[in-house]
Amino acid sequence: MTIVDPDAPGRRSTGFELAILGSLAESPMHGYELRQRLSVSLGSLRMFSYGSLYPMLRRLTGSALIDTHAGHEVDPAPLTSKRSRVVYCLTGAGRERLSVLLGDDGPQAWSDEGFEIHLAFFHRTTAEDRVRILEGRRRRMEERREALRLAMPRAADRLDAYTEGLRRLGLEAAEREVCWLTELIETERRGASPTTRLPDAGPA
Amino acid sequence: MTIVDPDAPGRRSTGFELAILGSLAESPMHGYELRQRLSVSLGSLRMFSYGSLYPMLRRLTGSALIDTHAGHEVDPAPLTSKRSRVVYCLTGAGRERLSVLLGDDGPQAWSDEGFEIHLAFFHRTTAEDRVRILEGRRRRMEERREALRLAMPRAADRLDAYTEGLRRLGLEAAEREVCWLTELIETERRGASPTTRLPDAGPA
DNA sequence: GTTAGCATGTAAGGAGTTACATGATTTT
DNA sequence: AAAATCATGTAACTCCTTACATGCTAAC
Repeated sequence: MTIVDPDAPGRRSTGFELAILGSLAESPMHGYELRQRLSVSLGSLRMFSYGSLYPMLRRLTGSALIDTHAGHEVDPAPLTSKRSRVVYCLTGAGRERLSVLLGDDGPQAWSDEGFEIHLAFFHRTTAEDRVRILEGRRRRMEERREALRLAMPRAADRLDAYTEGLRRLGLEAAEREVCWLTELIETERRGASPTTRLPDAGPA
Repeated sequence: MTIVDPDAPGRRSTGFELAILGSLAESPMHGYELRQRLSVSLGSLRMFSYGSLYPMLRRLTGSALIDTHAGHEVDPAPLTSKRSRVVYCLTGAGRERLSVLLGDDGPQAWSDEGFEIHLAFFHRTTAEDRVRILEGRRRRMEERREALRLAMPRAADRLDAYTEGLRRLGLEAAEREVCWLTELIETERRGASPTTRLPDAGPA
């Protein structure tokens, strides 16, 4: 008597898969390097440990989404040793999977972390996909904003200046992000140019 | 051959324990109600499922930090039924544990979620504890701010206006929070009055 | 009298971490 | 040649969620 719902994906996507496939799409890499790149491109948030990474690489290899080859052409360094530098690269199936993940909006793409990962690989997406994901994220942020606006005055006490301050910070952050997203969506819709810039890129 | 380091706490605190003990300090409650309250007081972030809550209540009962009693005096509703409404309340040991957790700064209290939980029960702390925790959070936020300021210009391309925008939002949020924390700390230090208000509570 | 919501739980497992184990290469 | 860092991996454990199971109580 299996419990798992047939609809439910066996694996809750957390963007980790997207991050790996997206990185490997830029260029083949070995695990160690992959992790270092991710820790940069996924800025601060979400550090994946090796204990997470290597099993994931195995799983992806098992699904034939990535391929492990001995590292010819990629690295001129001596790698004719017994053990070292397993270089992974995307397979055709991996590329397909990546484009599905890139275009796949859904709750996971709107979450704080998932959205950041999606954004990091936006340059590989179509304008339509970008607009769809940006709109989804905006909806999510609008909900958060409304929830914070309506947040209870907390049972007749003004003792909670502490919580109130945090609420205000969160509210302002949500408002700012909604504005930013709206600008991005507008820009994306006007000039469908894939290389869009923020409007206020002043002398800064 | 156990691997666990003797120093390491058996259980990584996630603030969940603090949230439960803190809530029960306000008044005894049964599990269902507790969860509803938490979903409000921990505003939006962090929803704990029942599958998490009840085992935790058992653990806390096992540690004698909370006590399960049959619900006299608390609830005039008919509860002389076979099964229903297990009311939990803090024991003496639980109160002690709570005050330890409240004053306990450390990485867990500076994280986004942990800090929010701590803040929600700040009215139960001393001014010194508050200052200590606020300073810890500020340090954490200053680090985040600096990391975002120095974030790489991304390998000679301005393709990533997307990521750049998000970076700017994060940076601004960190700056704002540092300012807010600084004000809070100042206020806390001047008038040691437990009821501190934000300075700019204008006509909004 | 049956649906909806209150209330309490358990089993299975997903997602990730830390600590451990090992070996290769580069630096000092 | 010792120390640091690169590189790959595994085992055990934490912490939480989902889905399941059960029963009581109020509303329609």
